[in-house]
Amino acid sequence: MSQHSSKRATLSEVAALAGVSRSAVSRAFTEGASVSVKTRSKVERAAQELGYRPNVLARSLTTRKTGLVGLVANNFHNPIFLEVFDLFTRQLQTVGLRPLIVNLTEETDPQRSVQLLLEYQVDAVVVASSTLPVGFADSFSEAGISVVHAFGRPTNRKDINVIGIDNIEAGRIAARRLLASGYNDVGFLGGPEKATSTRDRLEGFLDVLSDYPKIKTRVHFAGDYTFEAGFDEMASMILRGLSQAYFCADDVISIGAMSALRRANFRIPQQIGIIGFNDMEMAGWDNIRLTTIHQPLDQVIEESVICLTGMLTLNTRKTYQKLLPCHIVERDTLPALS
Amino acid sequence: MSQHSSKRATLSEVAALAGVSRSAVSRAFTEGASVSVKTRSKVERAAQELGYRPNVLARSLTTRKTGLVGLVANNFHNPIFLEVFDLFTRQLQTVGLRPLIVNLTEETDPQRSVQLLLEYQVDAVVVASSTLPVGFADSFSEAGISVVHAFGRPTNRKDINVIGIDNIEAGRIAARRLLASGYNDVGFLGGPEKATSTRDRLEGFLDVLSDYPKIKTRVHFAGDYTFEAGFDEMASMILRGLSQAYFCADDVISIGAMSALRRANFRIPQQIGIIGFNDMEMAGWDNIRLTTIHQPLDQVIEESVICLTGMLTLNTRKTYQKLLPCHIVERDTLPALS
DNA sequence: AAGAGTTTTGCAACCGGTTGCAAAATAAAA
DNA sequence: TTTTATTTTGCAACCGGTTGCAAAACTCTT
Repeated sequence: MSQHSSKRATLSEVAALAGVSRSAVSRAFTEGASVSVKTRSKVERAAQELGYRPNVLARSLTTRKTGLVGLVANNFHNPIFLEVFDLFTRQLQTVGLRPLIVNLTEETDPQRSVQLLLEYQVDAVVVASSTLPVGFADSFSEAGISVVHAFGRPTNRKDINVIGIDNIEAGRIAARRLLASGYNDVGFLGGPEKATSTRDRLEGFLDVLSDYPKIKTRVHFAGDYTFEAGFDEMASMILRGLSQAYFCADDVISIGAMSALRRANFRIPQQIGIIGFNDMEMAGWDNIRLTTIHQPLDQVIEESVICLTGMLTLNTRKTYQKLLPCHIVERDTLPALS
Repeated sequence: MSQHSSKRATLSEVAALAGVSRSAVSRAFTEGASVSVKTRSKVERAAQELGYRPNVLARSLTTRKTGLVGLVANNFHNPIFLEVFDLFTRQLQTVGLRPLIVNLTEETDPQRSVQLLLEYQVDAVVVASSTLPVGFADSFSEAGISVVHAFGRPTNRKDINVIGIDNIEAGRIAARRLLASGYNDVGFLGGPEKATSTRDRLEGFLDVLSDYPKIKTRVHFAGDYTFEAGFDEMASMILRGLSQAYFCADDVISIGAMSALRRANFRIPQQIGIIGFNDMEMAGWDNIRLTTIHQPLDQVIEESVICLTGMLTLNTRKTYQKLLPCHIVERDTLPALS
């Protein structure tokens, strides 16, 4: 019968009650330590009685493993990120790690957040974002924390793990898809011009189109990965003349842009074709049905966590970078291919 | 010049380099401790030199304050929750607390998560959900952790803080709004039948309508707070006959339901009126424009954090419960009031 | 310059655990 | 049964900090 006193029971108290040494109790709670079944059961009985749970933080002092993992992100406004969060927290907790969240806002000083995670002795950090300033993830590594940059762009620093998606190839896929529909005037509608994700997708997009000089290509950027930014940018594009189809570098932007188009009485996909990026849950909703490029979120995250646990268990500093492929999900915002 | 050795510098090392005692270093890093300016600067110089940052976890051992706050939630699929997350993490970090996330899934044992947070010595727990089994938050309190239940329902346990919204009154507001539009056949489309939020909203809704026996009232439940659940339930309702307007107890359900209605060629709001709940960001998007009941997320969260810090600084166990009022946001899914 | 009052300092014990090592207990071999 | 090999145990030191307390070092008076 566990007893709920207001003070937490400690190792020593359990030891006293069980009539064994403190080390014995410690070992009883350590996987694979040398304890006889007899003492173990004595200890377990006493622990049960006192409602004892070991203090992970105290333990971390000697083991130098806290089980804490910094999860730093800045995209708390894109619905896709809820999925990212869900997956990351789940995955981490199944391998016994606890995510310590850092919400990077404009006010928070990036350097301060590095220090913060240092102070909390996190075992590692995962940076989940494709819109952070280049080199942001580096500062963690420089401070001596293992880091995996999920959704990041490959870098030539070899102390940083990158598990991302192949944005460049995804841009190519989008371009080829538009070509397949026979368009000869297409546009790119990106997110923030400085975001690596937008830049890479654009690069791939243009890469393919550069082989088709007869096809007119325009490039635009929405200021943000948001509905309003997509809406506003498309609204202004409508006034200045439209292409036949657009590759929008984000689903939310796509939805904003489509909203502006419908507002101006354009029919999708009959008059204007749209292909998005991300394949967030909402894209499949019956009232949206956005044709888009699917990003293998779960794979990226699973791989990131595998990478993480690898580093932690082997305690190696050996890193790797891996880009996963994306694929098109056909829905209703581009004409069906015959 | 801070030096980045692979090993983290410790208090003793700083003390040695600065030529002072360990206590001196400790005090130099403690707000309001007794240190002369001379030693403080010696210490700071040395700390700088070694890139020293105090180990919060070690400190917590004696101070009994970790700065960690458990943030437990289970609604990682409702877009509204991204906003909740954003606000909570921001608010917590501005008051110097770190959110330790627990994603309650079907697989995770609730009791295990309580233990987990105990092991990590969290200063407090905030439970952010309105769909958890009644009494879930209690187990934290029973384990001796201060708890505030954000978005919770008032309880007669007086050891639990509840900062929520007045769901019952919100239900009344919705009912009155539908009455004001002159409907005489209205419906309620809830989320999970057991979720307290759904039950309370229904209670208020029926409370008002019970005064109008001539008005026909139907009650339905979608199994989940999801698009599909809303879509499916509405689809089946369409077959069995519709009311003139519905109060959907969640925006996502509303959107799913509207999608089904449009699919069946009903015009909103001309033929069927819809009022939602939450006022999530997306509800205001130009392609949705859902008339809905706004939930003061930021207030709930701000108040929750205030409540939290109050308990932590005063170290009091005195709790309170507070329900904040909701209000209608008129958009385009109900006929405008004259 | 000595005494009283105030600040600053270091010592040592403690927070709640872990762990190397040698002694004690047990099991296996002779 | 004694000897030897193996497992289990407790001691004590340590992880990286904090803090009560008394001594040391300053002020300020007189």
